[in-house]
Parts: sequence; structure tokens; C-alpha cells
Amino acid sequence: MRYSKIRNMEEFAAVSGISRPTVSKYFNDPGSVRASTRARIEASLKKYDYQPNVFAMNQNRRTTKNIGIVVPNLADPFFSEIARRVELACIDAGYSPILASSHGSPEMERENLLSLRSLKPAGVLLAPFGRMSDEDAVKDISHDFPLVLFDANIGDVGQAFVGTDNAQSVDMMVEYLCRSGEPPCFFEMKSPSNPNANKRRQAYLDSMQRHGREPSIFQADGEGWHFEEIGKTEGGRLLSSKAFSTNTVLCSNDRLAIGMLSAAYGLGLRVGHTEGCDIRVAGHDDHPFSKFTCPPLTTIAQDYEAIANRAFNDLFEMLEQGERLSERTETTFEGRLVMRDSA
Amino acid sequence: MRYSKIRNMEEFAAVSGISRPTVSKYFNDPGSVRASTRARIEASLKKYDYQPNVFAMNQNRRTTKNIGIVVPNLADPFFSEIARRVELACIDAGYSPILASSHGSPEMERENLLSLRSLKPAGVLLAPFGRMSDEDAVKDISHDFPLVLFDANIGDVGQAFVGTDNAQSVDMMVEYLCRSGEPPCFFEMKSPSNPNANKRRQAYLDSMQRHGREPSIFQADGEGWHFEEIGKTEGGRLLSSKAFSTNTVLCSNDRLAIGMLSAAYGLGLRVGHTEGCDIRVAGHDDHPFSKFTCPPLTTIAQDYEAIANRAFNDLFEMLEQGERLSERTETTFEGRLVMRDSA
DNA sequence: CCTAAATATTTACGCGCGCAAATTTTTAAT
DNA sequence: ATTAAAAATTTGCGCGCGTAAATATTTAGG
Repeated sequence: MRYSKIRNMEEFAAVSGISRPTVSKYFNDPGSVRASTRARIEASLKKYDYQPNVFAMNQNRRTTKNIGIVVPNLADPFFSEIARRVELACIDAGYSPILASSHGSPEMERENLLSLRSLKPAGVLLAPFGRMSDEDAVKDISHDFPLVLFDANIGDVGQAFVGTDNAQSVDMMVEYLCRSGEPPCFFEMKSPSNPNANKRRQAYLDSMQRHGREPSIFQADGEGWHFEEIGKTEGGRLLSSKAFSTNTVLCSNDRLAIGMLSAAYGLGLRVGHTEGCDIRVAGHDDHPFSKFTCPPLTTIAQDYEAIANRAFNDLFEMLEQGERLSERTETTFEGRLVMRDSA
Repeated sequence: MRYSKIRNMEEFAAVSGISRPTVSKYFNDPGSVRASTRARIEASLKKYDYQPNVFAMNQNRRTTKNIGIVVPNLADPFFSEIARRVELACIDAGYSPILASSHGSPEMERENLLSLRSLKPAGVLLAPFGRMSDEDAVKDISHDFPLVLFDANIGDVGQAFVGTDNAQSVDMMVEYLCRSGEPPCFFEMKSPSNPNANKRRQAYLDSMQRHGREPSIFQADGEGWHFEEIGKTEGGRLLSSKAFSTNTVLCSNDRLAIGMLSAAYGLGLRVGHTEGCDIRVAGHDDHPFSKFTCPPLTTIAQDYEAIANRAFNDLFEMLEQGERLSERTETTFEGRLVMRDSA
């Protein structure tokens, strides 16, 4: 049963029989008031319909409970999935995530970081574009707020980085592919919009060398974020012209692979590792739809959960102790080989 | 070149040689000040690094420039795509979109709406769960803020609804399928989490009757948002047991269809409308990945752009004239038949 | 029961800006 | 040039809460 609406903290404190500063303390950190007081306030909260005014709260506060989350493109399921988990981690810890997508545009990443400033975030979790990012904007943010990068790293910006160990994951895939059939060619974008692509290419080269195989890289023209389209068009071209030097293609990411699978299907090629198949295709990331491609895509699963939680925890530590980490940390999690039918 | 940092509007007004209230007016609406004054302010903005404090701005304001956008699940590419366009429409018009995903949980939709309150949004754009939504929470929001529903409608809640004309779109698809081959069975979730599913089922029934065909509906068990998984499991079961009464299946949405295509592939069934194919599969929504399924999915394209723009415009009109629409409007856009290879 | 520590209250100021009313200045129209 | 309208300025209050210091009260430990 809701009584008459409470208009501000003063009124709420009055009807609760508690002083306003104590109520203020409660909202700032419920654990900071005596258990009996906490109980009275919470009983009152059930009875009366009140929540503090966010703007007034944050207006005159040293540090807010806001955490900015900026990702390059929420239309990419990889980012929507990882952003989702980061968001939940923030909420669980009592923070207010402010999610912003840069819609594939580094320029908007800059704007997002700028407008984040005015929200005085306690900290920022950023999955940057990488080289395409406006490094000054990122450094500026990092100067004024605790910053943790995830997914993609930029030099020594921010206080921590969390991502996947591309060297390990690609090596594992190359090892598997070499062991189970012909060594893989590598298929990627010519101008990748993400630094992981470069790491994966290098990892491929290193791994092939270790296995004593001849590397063979194919780069697709095309700009933007329509990876499936590019994978289909350019991959299809390569497939139909029999340009690949082996019957196995490792794609730089699942979205390219999905496009390539589509192209292969269109060309009547049978994809898979069983007898009678024409080609093997593998990807990287374990994109949410990779399980449902035809055939299901063999890929590397990134540990979304671990990355999201670790990124948040790295930030959380700084918030708790009220200072930057003494040393920049870089954490990478291992990828997991997900064997399906495509390779 | 940036001079010393400005601390507040007072200081900025001083260095600009303009009074604070006028500067305030400018930030509230640049068009409300004389062109010459505007030019001086903007020159000053280039010179000095200042942006008004968001919290102070909104704290004592009748109405903010915030627009709340709430969608059921950003992990679903349909919603991430439409949310993206709504966001951009807001930004273009000078508003600040606040995007919130309910992560598939009606309970979180309620929480999102509650916490939106405290941001005093100028208006709210909501793609509700439908029957699963907490109707009281939605009505409460609608009582205090202009509200436009999109994608899914709820009775007469809010001041406007914008979506797709399911009756038209499904009829068009049924007509096409009947004309080009065997009449379609209908495949859907038993307990759909979205009111559009019910409309589509009804549209299917009506349309089949109009065409003098016997309708045949198959409902998949399963809860939650893993539509592909459900489509694959349950669809696969139906396919392998030859339960479908015709060789054509119309799925309630593309995600189910994607799962079913995956199941068909696994069973070695050939999907398509050409000779030698075993089954035709069609979907609804033109999901971003439907173009890359194997075979590419024949489906109905919703007009994302039109829906997003119209939803925003309906809200914008209310904001402009400062009052609710005199009458609740419902706008539906026609779907577009996208013929690919699957049906 | 006494004492010290922990917690709550009282009092008071200020954050940065919105907003309104009265006044002055600028602009546009006659 | 005169006048009315439009825009800018001055003045000043208040939003709702954070926060700090001094004081009072409660709690825990012996």
C-alpha cells in the first residue's frame, strides 16, 4: 500500500523518524548505517514511494555510482553479448551502468567519451576501436577517471586491459586444423577495424611456422562493419576461383566465416571435415549464431563471462581503494576450441 | 587552442561577455537567442573548454532533453537494430537517448522503467514485452511522461503505437507461398514472449481461410529467448518425424527459421523452392543474418527505419507542442516480401 | 554501572544551474 | 527619427541533496 508520494529526502526522513543526513548516508552506502537504522529505513521505503533525485544526488558529489560502458557497435552480437555481461556485473555490484554504442564510428566513440565526462562516472569500461580510436580522447578520459579497456588493447592507455589471448587461441586452432587435415589458409579483412585482427594474423603466421607449414593469407577488400557481406562476396570470389591453396580456411572472426559459409553453400560446395566435403572453414569468437550455421561452425570461444567480470573487477578494485592501480595490468583469457562440423 | 578550464556557466558567461541567463537559454535551445549572440557564444565555445554540468542542468528543470528507450533484449539483433535507429533519430533531433535493455526479463523492464523515472525523461520510447510487461509500471510511466510504444502494442497504453502490420505481412507471405507451391504450415513457440506472435498466428489462420486452405499450426515447447535453439530442437523433431502436413513451413520469426534451417541441414534435407528440394522454409522480420543462412531465408522485411523514425516523431510532436496527443494513434507499416532461396 | 567507541542528530553551507520578474538595450518597422 | 517589439541583462530565489563540524545519543566491553 503506497501512501502519499514523498517529494524529497527531507520529507522521507521526517516520516521515517530519521535525520536526513543519516538517510543520505544510507542511500550512499546502506552498510554504513547501523543495522537497526537500516531496517527502519527499509521498512519506510516499503511503505512510502521514494527514491532520491539522481540529479541532485550527483550534482554535488565527489564521485558518482555511474559506470560508463562504451562499445564499438552494439549491432555486432559479439559486443552486445559482452556488453550485456558487463552491464549485469555493474548492476550486481550496485553501480549504474551507462551503456553507449559507437555505432561503428570512431568519431562517435569520441563523442561518447566526451558526453560521458559530464556524467562524472566513477569509472569507465571501454572496448576501443584500437588504432582508429581517438587516442587523445581516450587518454583524456583515462586522466580524469579510472579506465579499464577490454576486448581491444591500446598501448599503455588506461589502468588495465582484459581480453583474449589471441596467440594461444589461434595457435590451438591451427594446431587442430593441421593435425586433422590440410593446414589452414588465413582469411581476413584487408583493413581490419580492430587490433585483434592483427594479433590473429601474426599468431597464424607464428603458429604455421612452428608447425613447419607454409602460411597463406587472403585479404578481403571492403570497409565498414558488414563482415558477413564481405565474407560472402570476397570469400565467394576466392572459393569459386579456387584461389585457396589448401582445402582449409581459418577466418579472422566468425562473422567473416558466416559469410564464407553462405558463399560456399551458394556455390554448392560441401563444407566440413567428413569424407566428400570440399572445404573446411573455421572461425574465431563463438558468435551467438555460429552454433546454427550450416554446417555449425568450428570456432574459438572467447570466455565472455570471464572477460566481463574481470574487466569490471579491475575497475571495482580501483573504486574501492579510491586510487589507480599501482601498475597497469593486462589479463588475457584462453580461448576454448569449439569443435563443430565445419572443420 | 584551449585556455584555462572553465568551471561553471558563470565563468563561461563572463569570459564570453554575455550574461549567464542568456548562455543558459542558448544551451537550452540555441535557436532562442539572437544570431549574433549565438555566434559569440559559439566562438567562445571553440576557445574555451566548457560544457554545462548535466546534473545541475536537469536538477531544477521542468523537462529534460533525455529520452528513455527501453527494449526487451539487446542480444536480439532485431532489437539492437531498431534501437540503434531510434537512438540516432533522437540524437539527430538534439535529444539524449538513454538506452536500456531488459535482458529478456519483464521484471527488469519494470526496473528499467522505474529507474527511468528518476532521470526525468522528456519522453519514453518503449518496445514492451506485451502481456508479460508489468502493465501498472507502464501505465505509471505513461501517466507521468509522454510514451510511445513500438514493435509490440499493449491495449490503449501510451499515446501512440508504431509497428508492422502483421495481418498484411503474413497474408502477403501466405499468398506467395500458396501461389508458388504447397500451402504453408505455421511454426511458432507455444508460449510466445511477444504479442506479435499471436497476431501472426491469427493472420495466418485468416489468410489460409481466405485462400481456402486448411491451416496447420505447430507449436514448439520451450521458454526464454533462445529461439534458434528451440527452432532447431523442436523444428528438427518435427522434420525428422515428418510431422509437417505440407512441404512448406512459415516460421513466426526469423530466429525460429534460422534454427529450423540448421536442423534441416543436419538432417540432410534440402531447403528451397527449386526442383529436388525437400522443404520450403520462410520467416518473418528480415533478421540481419537471414541474408546469410543456408539457403538465404525468404522472409518479410520490417521497415526498421520507418518504424524508428515514426516512433520518434510521434514522441517529438508531443514534446514540441508540450502536450499529449489528443487521440491515441496506431501506425503500422507494411512488410516487404524478401524472396531468397529458402522458399 | 561506567567508559570509550560507534553512530545519529543538528545546523548550516554550497553545488551549478533553471527560472521568473523587472529593467535595459537592441532590432525592426513605420 | 519614432515607436513597438524582440532580445539581453540584472537580480535573486530555490531545487534536492552532499558534506562537514559540533553535539548528542546509543552501543559494546569490561
